[in-house]
Amino acid sequence: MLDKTFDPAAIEARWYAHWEDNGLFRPERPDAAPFTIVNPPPNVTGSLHIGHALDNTLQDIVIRYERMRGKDALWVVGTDHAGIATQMVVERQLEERQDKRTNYTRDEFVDKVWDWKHESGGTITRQLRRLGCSMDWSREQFTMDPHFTKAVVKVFVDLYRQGLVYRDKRLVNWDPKLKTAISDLEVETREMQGKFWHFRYPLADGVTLPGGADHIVVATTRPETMLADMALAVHPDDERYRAVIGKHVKLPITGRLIPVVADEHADPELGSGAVKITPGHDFNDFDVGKRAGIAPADMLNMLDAEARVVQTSDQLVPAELVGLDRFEARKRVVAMMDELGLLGEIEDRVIQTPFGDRGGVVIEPWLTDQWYANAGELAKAPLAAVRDGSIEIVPKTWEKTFFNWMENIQPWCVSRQLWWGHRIPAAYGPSWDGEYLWFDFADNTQNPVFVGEDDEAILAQAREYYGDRFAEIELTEGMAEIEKQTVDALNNQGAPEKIWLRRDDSVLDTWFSSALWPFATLGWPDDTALLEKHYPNDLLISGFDILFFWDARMAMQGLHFMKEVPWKRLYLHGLVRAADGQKMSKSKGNVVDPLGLIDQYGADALRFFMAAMESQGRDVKMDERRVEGYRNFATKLWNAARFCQSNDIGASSTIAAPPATHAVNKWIVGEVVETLAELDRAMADLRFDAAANTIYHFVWDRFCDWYLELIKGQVDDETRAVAGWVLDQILVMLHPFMPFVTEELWSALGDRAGYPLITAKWPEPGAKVDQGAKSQIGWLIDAVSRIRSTRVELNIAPSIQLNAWFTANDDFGDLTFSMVERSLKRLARLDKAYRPLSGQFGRPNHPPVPDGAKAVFPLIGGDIEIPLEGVIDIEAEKARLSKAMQTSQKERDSLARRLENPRFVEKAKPEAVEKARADHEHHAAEARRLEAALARLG
RNA sequence: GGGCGCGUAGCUCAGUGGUAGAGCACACCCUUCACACGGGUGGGGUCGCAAGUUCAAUCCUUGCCGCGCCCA
Repeated sequence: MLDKTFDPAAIEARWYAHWEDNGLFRPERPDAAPFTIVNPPPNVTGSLHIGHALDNTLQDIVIRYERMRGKDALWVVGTDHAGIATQMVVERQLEERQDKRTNYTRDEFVDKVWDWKHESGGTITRQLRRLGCSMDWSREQFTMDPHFTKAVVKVFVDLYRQGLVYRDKRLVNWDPKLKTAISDLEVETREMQGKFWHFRYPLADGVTLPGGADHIVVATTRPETMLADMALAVHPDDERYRAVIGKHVKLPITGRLIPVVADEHADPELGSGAVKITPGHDFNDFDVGKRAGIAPADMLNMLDAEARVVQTSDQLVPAELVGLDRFEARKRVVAMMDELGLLGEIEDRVIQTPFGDRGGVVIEPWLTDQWYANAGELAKAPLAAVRDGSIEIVPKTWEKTFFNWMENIQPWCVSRQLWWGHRIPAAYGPSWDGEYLWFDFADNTQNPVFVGEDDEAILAQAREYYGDRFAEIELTEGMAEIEKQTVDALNNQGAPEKIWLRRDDSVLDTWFSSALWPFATLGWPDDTALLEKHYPNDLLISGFDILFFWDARMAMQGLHFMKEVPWKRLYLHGLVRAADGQKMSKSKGNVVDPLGLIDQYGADALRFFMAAMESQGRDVKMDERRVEGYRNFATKLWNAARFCQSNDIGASSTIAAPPATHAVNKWIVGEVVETLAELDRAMADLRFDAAANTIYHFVWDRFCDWYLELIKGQVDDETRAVAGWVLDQILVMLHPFMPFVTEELWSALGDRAGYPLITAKWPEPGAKVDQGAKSQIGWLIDAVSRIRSTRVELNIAPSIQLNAWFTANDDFGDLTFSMVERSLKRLARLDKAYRPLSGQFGRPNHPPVPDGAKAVFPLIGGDIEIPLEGVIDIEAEKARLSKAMQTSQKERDSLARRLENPRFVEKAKPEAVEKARADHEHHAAEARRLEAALARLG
């Protein structure tokens, strides 16, 4: 016997272990059609947050559904090494011990990260289990697994050879805290309160402007960058400055002589119309500088990797400024300009300021050598795939966003100056022209680079370049050997016997590797059996926040390397927000812990909440009360099962619906058929909310509130069989949403030896909706509801049993009167239920309706009449009838007006006119009967 | 500035070219033999505002107001 109360915690751990230990997440189904989902790999050392809970719940619902539908359902699971995030965590740990990364060699540090991975890497995967997620743990993946690394390296090398990955010297988004380049997607622009400083730059050589001024005013939000100014730009058509184009200004503080150049970037409407140009530290200025003929390698740099001022190559930065942090330097530069009398107006201004999304500090555009992927080229195939429907984006509204981004995509900086990650398989050596050997220390892009899958391949490339002249070529870290070799080469006026190649010390962007997730997890490039069956994946479910970061890049790499889309459908869901609609964040302290919710309400309730709230295209606002409501739902089902159990209703023995003769049984079978169809439709459309609501309402409103009530006290063999079957269908249909409680009830209700619910068959009722039974039970429900409603409105105490007379009614059909009588009496609290008329089903021994005051209410085809004598308040009944009558009259009149409008009758669809006529008839008849009843009461 | 989305009952949200629904909350009643994490009944909305299209608009079009997100 089931316990009186449902305790989620007690059953969750037990069932999860049972499923996992018995390999039920991926049963052997070699001949079944595949269905494949890969999970968005969470950060290996992370922990489960509410967004993961939503994302993984949706995936689990789909995978359990497809598994029950007999597919070879594979849910690939794994974690991401998350380069920056993980390295940050380990560095922070070192800091707590007054230690730091650079106290160790690269290999030592990476070992420490692995230690941390082994220590905390299981946290999130354990938490996914608590949520009930049925992934294939037997093939758990990690983006730094050897086979995965192999795939990443192959992709990099292949793209390099195809010219789709290349090195470039240009400005990147540099994070001075993490000391690495990041991609433009990892930059968050925020509005900051800042200032707009106006400076006077003196014209050199006694030149003046037409008005006589001996200087040009420029304004800047980043005054410190003037230390690396290389030009001053004015618009070519700007009359104020036309005369001085080609002349020079003498930059204050450094004394650098810089030209006035004409460039359309300068907006005559903005400020003075003249702008300072710092090509080494501003994206716009970089372009202006290039247009003015400054090569990237010649652009002045005034900051080091931590954004402290360094001496520029022309040695003009005053010594007192060197070494200052960029923000201190800003203050100093402004003060110096003030002292020089060259500081003008200072405006307050809101400044769009770039921040690193990980490090949280202001990003510096910085001139470095980095690796870039030609995203524009790689984006072509995904664009075509979405356009021609090979990839379906759900909801469709995201297509535009996808197109917009993909069509305007910029080169993707894929190198990161980190130690934790996939190291870029490249090495640099000195140039060799057959006679001289030299290494360009200033511009590494000038040195030959060798790229290969492994050291051997890299060395082979090098050997091809250097020829037979050198006895040995060897790879090294750092610059020491390179420097020594260069000095030796100079001293020897030729070349040494041995060539040193310096390994690239960057790693690849984490997303570069996770982009391979849909196929590298399946064994690419080696193992092809799984790959052939499960690629393309059927579906990807991800938050829209990683559409560009991850989804789009999977599409690029998948199409490029597999020549097929990574998944047929891409489902994007929103964010889970706090109850007040704010984004959850640790700093705001409004984070809801999904595990806390599981502890409190059970995993099933949390899952159901997630599904029910997931309507396409909207964020999910956290509402704990709703989670509680779904916990109550689980309890309701539990108690319904207890009721069944106590009536010897148990596991069904057939997939198909048992034969039924009673209307109530025929009816509930039909309800199952309809519910199933609705549920399947919702799942096909990925309408998780509709699917959840469908099963919810069937269980509560149909099965519990009506079916179980109707069969109470009348449970015969047929009913037992039907009820047991219906309950089983409920457990199956609900299982994807609430796996724990359903599995528990499934096993509690009968001996299911070797046939757990998780791998049970999806319903196949093999039955149709019985329209007769449907209208009979519909009539019954209507009758009971009306009597109940009347009782309350007439203030009849629940303890009072009434007598009621039912007039003849075609819709009774073959609904047996004994069923009606018993059910009606029980549910409407009637002492006697009579059918006084001598119609086909009338019973001669039933008395006629007594004379005198009675409550009357119309039902389809006939009335229910309840004598009032002694039981009710006549005035209350008059009020009730009057109200009902007015409602009917209002409906009747409204429909009449519509029907009197000739244009409606002429132009509206015939069905609409027909329906209006029928509704009008119905309401008119009802109004007539209510009017008559009211008249009888006096 | 460009793009997308939202504004429906007190709250959280569905929905449809033919005058609106759910859950929770609220009110009243009920120790009815599965369930008070329950049962029954009910109140509550000019579907953001305005104009247009239509026989008919909460649903389509346009504008406006308010809110959110993304991109520049």
